[in-house]
Amino acid sequence: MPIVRVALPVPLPQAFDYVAENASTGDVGRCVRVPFGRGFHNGVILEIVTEASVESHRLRPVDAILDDVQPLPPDWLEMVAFVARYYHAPIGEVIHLALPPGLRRADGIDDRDADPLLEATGSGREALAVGHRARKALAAVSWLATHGPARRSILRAQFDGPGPITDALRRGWIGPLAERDPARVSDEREPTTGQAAALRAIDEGGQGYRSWLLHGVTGSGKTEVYLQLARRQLARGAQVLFLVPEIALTPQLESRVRSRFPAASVVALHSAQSDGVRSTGFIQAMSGAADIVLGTRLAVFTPMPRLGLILVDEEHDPSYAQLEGVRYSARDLAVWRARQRDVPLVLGSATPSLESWQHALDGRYTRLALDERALAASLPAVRRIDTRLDKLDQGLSPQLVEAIRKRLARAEQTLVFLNRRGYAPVLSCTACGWVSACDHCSANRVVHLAEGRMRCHHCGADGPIPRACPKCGNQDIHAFGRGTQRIEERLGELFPAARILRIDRDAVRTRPQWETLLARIAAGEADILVGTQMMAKGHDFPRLTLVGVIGADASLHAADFRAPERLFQQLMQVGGRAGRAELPGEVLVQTEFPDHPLFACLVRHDYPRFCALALDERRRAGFPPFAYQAMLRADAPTLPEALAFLGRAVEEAQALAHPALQLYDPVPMRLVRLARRERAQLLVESLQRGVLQAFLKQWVAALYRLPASRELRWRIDVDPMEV
DNA sequence: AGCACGCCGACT
DNA sequence: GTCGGCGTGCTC
Repeated sequence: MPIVRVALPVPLPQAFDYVAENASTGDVGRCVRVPFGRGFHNGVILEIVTEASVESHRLRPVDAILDDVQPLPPDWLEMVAFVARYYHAPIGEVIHLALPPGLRRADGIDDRDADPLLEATGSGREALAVGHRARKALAAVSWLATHGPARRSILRAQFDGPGPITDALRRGWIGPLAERDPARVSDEREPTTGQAAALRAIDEGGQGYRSWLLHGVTGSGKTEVYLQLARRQLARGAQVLFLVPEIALTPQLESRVRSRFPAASVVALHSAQSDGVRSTGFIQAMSGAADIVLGTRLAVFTPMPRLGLILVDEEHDPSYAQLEGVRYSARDLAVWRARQRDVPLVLGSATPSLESWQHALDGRYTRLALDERALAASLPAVRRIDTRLDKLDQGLSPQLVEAIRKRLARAEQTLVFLNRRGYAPVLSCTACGWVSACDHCSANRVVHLAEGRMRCHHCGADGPIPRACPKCGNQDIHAFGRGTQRIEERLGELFPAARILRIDRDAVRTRPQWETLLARIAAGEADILVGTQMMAKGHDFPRLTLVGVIGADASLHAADFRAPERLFQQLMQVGGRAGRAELPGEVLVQTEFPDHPLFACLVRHDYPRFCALALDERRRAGFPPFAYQAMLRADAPTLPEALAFLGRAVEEAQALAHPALQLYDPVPMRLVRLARRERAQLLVESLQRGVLQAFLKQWVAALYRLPASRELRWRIDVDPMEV
């Protein structure tokens, strides 16, 4: 009787064996329904084994092998196994993460194209020639005959609903595209010399594995390079995986890809989609029907049999790292996958991560600079405002206020950039010293004057703003510090005639809201924008000529060693919003540390220099990318419980000690208390990845055996992004 | 994670 | 006498 090894969505490190009467090796990768404990679970068959991992009398039979969907391919299972191994996560949890929910349920998802490409048929063309009386169906045929194939959804939108399209389909005037030419492009631009050079280099690199770091400032046309590379792959019948950060998957990029390749099947995968759509996209990619998969970090798990190229846009973006559940970096996995499938990979960014930069220096990646002379002229002038000399008045320096005034006079836009939402970060009593601490977290609740609420930005707890001090009854309570709302208010006082728009997660909750707001800004319906890092990401505002940066100093001396890198990236991105060739831009940074080397590099737009300095610091401090790290994090109702667990973990670790392994003391996390739980962490580090990985494997096995209270939860974070 | 089993307090 | 608290142990 064959035995199948099944991964189940349970937080246990092992897979489970079942007997399956008529299972064969062809069922590897198939979803199965199996009895588990008292109920049932759906899982994935990882392999057929001859010997079970438990005594054979304990094996139970599988309930059903779900064969309405083709099995997941071996390379996909290999990737999932790698993720479980490298990130030390239970295989079942990884599968749970990688499979769309609809597929996990496997309840009758079919792989028909929900939105087929239609073209005018022969009889449709005849009907046109005959000259029937005008009707909408015929208009659609005529449109298709002139413009070439289009998707049903597009046609429906264009010709007043499904009626005319159904009519034309019934008459046989239009039909599904007989022969697909996914590489057919519309409006492909002539590449600039820089783009052409990059394309040539990548072409010459061949079809095998190779990692390219495409380094080009905002507006240098990285997207055009991606699209032309994609076209080459489509032409040879290959699929393209195109990863984008969370926020960047705006309809702009999606529609640009779709309109560039009107005959290609483009599947977009992102978190806002329904289960059904996600599953359909996943299956289309797996069956090979999809030509391009465009998606956020989760899309790295899409099975693609004809994969020919992987693109990672804005590769430095923190949203490629998943911070909850199974911790993984989609960027790093993309590299692994390109190597596994032996296909080229392009990592693009104006401000590459220091990890990638170092890889380029090492020669593991090949850096391609997309520096356009024409663009260099339009880079904004960056100036520092020394706030020790130019004293701040309610957060704004006179110089910045004056610069805004000039922009208003010239009918140009200003962006005031500040990474702090709300009105003020804390409310405090001047008499007794009470502060608006969150009951559930070791953080202060933030004043949101616009909504009249106090809100914790970590756990989301909120309540009304007290009128008097809750502790001593004193009426004299004050909001300290400044957030976007307060800056917005102050700017309103300074410039009563200006139209001010605040853009942060409070003002923009949904994608439609975001789109409307972008449209309003583009239409010039705002004079001053006050925004958080949301504003830093890829949108062009033609009238924006001034960016004022407030509160940057906080990141300069932050405890997190990656803070300066992120600050530089953000400032460079946000600065890229300012100015055009014909309308020069200016960036004003308010700081108490104008002599900081970070700002010196920023003023010269010298990212390579910043990288050199930052990497040198990292090397001397023994930080990544010159060391490999893993973090064991534990949380429990009280800190002593969490620390006690880590204490036991240290004992286990000492038994496995290795000279090349550095074990740090357990420490409370910076934000100790979060949502009524208290947290601590323990860092392990090595200069050799192999040593760290070998240690983690044994350590994690020991940790699973440790007796621990129900209330205690722990997790390993390999290559942690937050230290 | 679920969901059992398993022993000690306040209730029909 | 039982209903039910959540402590610990297992799931192929």
